[in-house]
Amino acid sequence: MALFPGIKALLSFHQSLTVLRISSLISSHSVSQYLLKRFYSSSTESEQPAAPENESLLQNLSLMGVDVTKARQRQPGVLRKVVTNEQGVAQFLNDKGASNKVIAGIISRFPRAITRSIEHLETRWALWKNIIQTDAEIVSIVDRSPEAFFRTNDNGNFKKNIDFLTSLGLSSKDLHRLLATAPRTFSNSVELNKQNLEFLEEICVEFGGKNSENFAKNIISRNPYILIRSTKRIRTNIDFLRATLKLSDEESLALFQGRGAGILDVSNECMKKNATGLQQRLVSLGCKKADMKKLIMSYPGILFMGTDTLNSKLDCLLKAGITIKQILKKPRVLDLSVQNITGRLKELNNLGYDFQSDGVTILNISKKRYDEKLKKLGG
DNA sequence: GATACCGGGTTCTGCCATCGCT
DNA sequence: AGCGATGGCAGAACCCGGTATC
Repeated sequence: MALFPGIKALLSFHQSLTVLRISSLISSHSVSQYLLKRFYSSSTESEQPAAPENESLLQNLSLMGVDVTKARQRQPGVLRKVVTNEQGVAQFLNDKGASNKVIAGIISRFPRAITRSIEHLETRWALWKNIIQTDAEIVSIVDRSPEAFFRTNDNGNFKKNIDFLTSLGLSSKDLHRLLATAPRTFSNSVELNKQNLEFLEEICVEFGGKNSENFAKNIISRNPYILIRSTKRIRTNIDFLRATLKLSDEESLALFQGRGAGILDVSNECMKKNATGLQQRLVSLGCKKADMKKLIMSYPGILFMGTDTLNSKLDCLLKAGITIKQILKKPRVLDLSVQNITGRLKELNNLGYDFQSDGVTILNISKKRYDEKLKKLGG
């Protein structure tokens, strides 16, 4: 145990049990059940108290830098377990390049990680490696989301998910993006993923679409979060958008599998709040309902934006003499952060840039292109 | 060569409720 | 009763550059 050399003595009890478990082919579960029963043999079945926390485990975790309070809050049962594998898990992650701090953070946030066996971890890591090539990237994902990696013990299900998603015609690049950004997708039961996919295909059929497989694939590929959202949430958003924008079937199909795919998983209240805020502001600026529809169809991401952020951006632009008509025509000027809009408006104003004659697209070109452009303008 | 259009990259967990099992 | 497994929820932008088009 090179990882935490100062705590060897504390580990002897755990290690001996680990050895017992491995060498005698007794499952950790049966070992702990046996020990618990022996420990409480004096108390009657009916008034058996909750098992006390495992003191040596607590000390062990503390020495590893684990936030025990947090761990207790998350999964109290783990701290009561007699047999755990914190050293094995730590060593495993350390071998993969995780720092002690990262490991402590992982266990603090998802204590059940220490109940996983090395065999399980090796298999799971190999499965992840099918999709993500470097250990370093996997470590960074596990660090970001310990739960996604450790929540289930079912490697078979993970494998089924890979097969399932591949069978949809998703590319290895798509799979990488799914696992890197929405790793929970692979912890979903494959049945749930199948149901979610069927739901997307049914939406397509409902709106008269012909190629429902492609429709679903497009959505997943454009919105990696889609499979970890409830169908209820997506359904509510679809109904809301159709009703609010009075979308035809054809428009619905185009929007949902196109630019609008990214906003289908926005939380329902958020979508409503943002849409309402947008509508109110547009009305106050003298816009018509058709303007709002056109705006959302060409730039659905605007519904991702909180009302305060949206209004701040509009305020900046309008104050600089840009008209709402110009913004509706080039909505992606709203892509910029408020800070970036403010900065560019100031610089351009100093140079006497005229947005009426010269247009507004200069605002949302990339920083590199903008700097080049500014140089040419004499800035 | 400059601009317009557009898609893509990044990102999103941490908590709670429920269920079935033991 | 307590546990592990699983499903569901809230919250909410910004930036870059390839390529078509003028």
